[in-house]
Amino acid sequence: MQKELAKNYDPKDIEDRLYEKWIKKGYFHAEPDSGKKPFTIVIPPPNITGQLHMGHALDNTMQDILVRFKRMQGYNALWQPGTDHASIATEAKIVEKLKQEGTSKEELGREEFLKRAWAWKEEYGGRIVSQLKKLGSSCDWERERFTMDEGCSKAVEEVFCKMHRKGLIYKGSRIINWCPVCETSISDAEVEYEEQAGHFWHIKYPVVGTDEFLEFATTRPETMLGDTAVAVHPDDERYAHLVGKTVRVPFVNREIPVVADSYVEKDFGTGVVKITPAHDPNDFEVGKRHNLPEINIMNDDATINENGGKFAGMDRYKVRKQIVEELKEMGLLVRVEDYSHNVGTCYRCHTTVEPLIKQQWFVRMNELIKPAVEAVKNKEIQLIPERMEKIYYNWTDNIKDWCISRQLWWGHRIPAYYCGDCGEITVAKKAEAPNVCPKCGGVHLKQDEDTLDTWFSSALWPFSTLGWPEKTKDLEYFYPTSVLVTGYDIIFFWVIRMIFSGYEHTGKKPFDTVLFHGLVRDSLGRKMSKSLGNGIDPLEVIDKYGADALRFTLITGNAPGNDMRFYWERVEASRNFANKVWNASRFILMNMAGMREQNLDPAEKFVEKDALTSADRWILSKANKLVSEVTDNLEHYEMGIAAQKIYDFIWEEFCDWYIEMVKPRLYGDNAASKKAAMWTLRTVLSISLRLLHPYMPFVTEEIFCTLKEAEGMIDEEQSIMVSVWPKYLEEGDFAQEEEAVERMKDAVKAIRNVRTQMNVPPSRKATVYIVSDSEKVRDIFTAGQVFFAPLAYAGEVKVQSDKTGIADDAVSAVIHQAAIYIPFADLVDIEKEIKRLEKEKERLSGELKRVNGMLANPNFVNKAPEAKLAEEKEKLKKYTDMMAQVDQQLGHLMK
RNA sequence: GGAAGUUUAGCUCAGCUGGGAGAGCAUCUGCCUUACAAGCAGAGGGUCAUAGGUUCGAUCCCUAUAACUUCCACCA
Repeated sequence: MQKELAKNYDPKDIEDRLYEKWIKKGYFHAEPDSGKKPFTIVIPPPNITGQLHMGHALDNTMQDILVRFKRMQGYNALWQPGTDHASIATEAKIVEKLKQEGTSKEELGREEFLKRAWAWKEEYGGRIVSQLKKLGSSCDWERERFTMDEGCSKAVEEVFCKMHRKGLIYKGSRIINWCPVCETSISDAEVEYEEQAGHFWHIKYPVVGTDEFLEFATTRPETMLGDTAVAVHPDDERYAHLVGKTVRVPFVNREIPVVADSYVEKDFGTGVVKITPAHDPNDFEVGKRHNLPEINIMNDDATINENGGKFAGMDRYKVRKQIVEELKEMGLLVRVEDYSHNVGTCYRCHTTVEPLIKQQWFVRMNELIKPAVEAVKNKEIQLIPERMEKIYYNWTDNIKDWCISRQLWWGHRIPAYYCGDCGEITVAKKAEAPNVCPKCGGVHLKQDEDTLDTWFSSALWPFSTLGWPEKTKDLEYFYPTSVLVTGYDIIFFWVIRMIFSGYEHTGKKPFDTVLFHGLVRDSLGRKMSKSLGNGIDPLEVIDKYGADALRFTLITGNAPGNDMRFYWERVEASRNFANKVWNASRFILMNMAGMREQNLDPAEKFVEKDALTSADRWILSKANKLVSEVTDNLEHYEMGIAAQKIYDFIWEEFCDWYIEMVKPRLYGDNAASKKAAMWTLRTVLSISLRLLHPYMPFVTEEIFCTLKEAEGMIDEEQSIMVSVWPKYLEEGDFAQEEEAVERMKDAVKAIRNVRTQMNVPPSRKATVYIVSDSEKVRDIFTAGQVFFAPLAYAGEVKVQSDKTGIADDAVSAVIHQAAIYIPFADLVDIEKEIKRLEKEKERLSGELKRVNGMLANPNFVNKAPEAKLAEEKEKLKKYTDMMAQVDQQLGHLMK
């Protein structure tokens, strides 16, 4: 029995079933195969703590489109999936959970904590994966990886040890960003600046041995507890006599020197800066230059430590308040000013970070970054859109060493061992971890407590997932990868670090192209966020409208790299499109009944070409062009443009025009003509489905398989996923037929327009006269009568070379090289008709004015390309001709 | 302070290398025409932010200005 399709497309019946089938058939799986060209994408690994959000949906839809397209093109396409351990985010979640349970990570101990973390990973790591599957992502799940699995861990160890050996990783005491809530250091990239309303406290310190004071301003008065100098500019005459003297810091009662340093700007504030080397990056530098002591006044939780004297143990903000109070009483507070300034916060918890001096591990960047800059400069790696290059260089030009150690437990533990006897640090892989100190032979060795920045392992992702550091076949075949698809928001965290890591460790670039997309915002243009509660769950969209509709929505109407807004209306429009495709297919299937024995396939081998009508050739030619354009667009990553073209072709050309043109033949009894029409319908549908498949994998697969079945070509292996991408055929271009049908379409539109304006109901058929002195034009209309008549609501179509037999007051319309007359004068409102014709005349004279203007301009005639000139001359002829027709008609009516 | 992006129909946005302004939604009119009312047919609606410049010709290229958005830096 032939399968019937339901009247409306319902994704719910279909999506899970098809996805399961694809998995079962192994269509997503790729193995190295020297007979095929590889195409590789590595997924930006989502966090195991994460839930699928719109950003993921967009990112993964783009990747899936590219992978499916390339797979159909015959590439050996690998989409390498996996997840990220997301050290800081995951650890925070577990800590929070422990707190709810009334315990803490300290109470649990490292080992037990890690057990809990792995359990968490098992529980939630799978969640995001199953959500990606809902979207239709054709990842090779057999290769799923995790940034902390054995292979990735090996890669991390290898890289750390190698870079340490080369001096590219070092341990040092430097000023770093400290998050007092996460209680870990974070890198510069992980600090987000937020505008905050604060104050400028103007304070003065007494100069020792004089009755003078030095006044300065600060936004963080509590840091005065760690002040070890006051600085002025060397050329500042106001303070020259004080340089070398000392001032006294209240509370801690410390005498600190007045130093001269050109870092101070004379014209800003009072020209005096308090120097706190342990709590400010700039002051740190000044401190180094003047050999100032570094006094750390803060504990890890941002309470003041014993160096803060009586403030020890108090929170930083309480201290701030109290210090201000007491300074006021002491008469040392000059004034308070409102001041709005940017404050660095932790990108995870948004707590204000404290700059602190700590022993940390760093990656030395200045040499490492060079090949990464070169690669983009000489286009070895292409960034799309190109403007991202500037953002890229902005970072690389101001690169600072990368702080990679984190005071966390969840992550790659730093492979460094400390000798308890002599303090020697040994860096070694786990398997080669020393039992005795190589320097002093001591046996009291202890591994570094810290773990590595999450991004340290993600930086290796394009090659660690393919087996590096082993020299695997996968690595040899699939690496470098082809495209990286990601949001511009992680260019610094991830993209740059992958590029320099690729060059440093594999000697090759990690990918050829980076395709950036923007953010998906809400309908008011705001970022979707948990705190605003304005996020839209992609799964809810899929549940309501289907994955295909969501995918199509995310990909259309948006230029590369630009942000987009999410509208339910757009999802609905996409769903309607899926339904349109569904119904067109249903129509074709219904008419195929009883034609099973006829060999309609394969598409390219239709032998009875003579049976094809101009309409058939017109749509075939259009489809052929579409294939060429869409392929070209996709190869240039112009997915939105390609999608729009497919949409327009299917809806307008195929459904609204071709299917309507073909109906009379399907219902008629000319078997050959019917077969040609069926063949064309079937062929164009097949091409359309395949072009659309990367965007809408589910609905296209369902139809494709039903179609095959209807044709009696039931095959277990049948799937649109593994069908071939349509190819442009030179012999498939039918320029003449295209022109002919476009001319008839113009005529139909003109007639419909006239009829609507005169309120003629469709049920009233009229005789339509086509008058043209061109034999070619007459032939076109004669040949096309079968479909022309019903589309134009014509009872009869008469094609002739003059106006014989046409009433003078017949209503007319004009197209290129022909006039159309409809003699239903008795229905016509003459006044209206004159108005309509006058409007038409106005339009034509506008066109004529433009063309004449151009042709009368000697500069244009002399300088414009010949083709353009010929084009304009042709238009002049056309419009003049049409104008004459309209004038003639007006003349009749005015009588 | 530095840089980038945006500004096109009532709304949201396309418009790829300069050569007669497009889509979806919304609005108006008429249609349950045997694939689809999640549909069909028609219509209205835009000095393409502003001012200059280059060009035979500019929504597109150049310069300046304005508004909005974002990224980077961070003067205590």
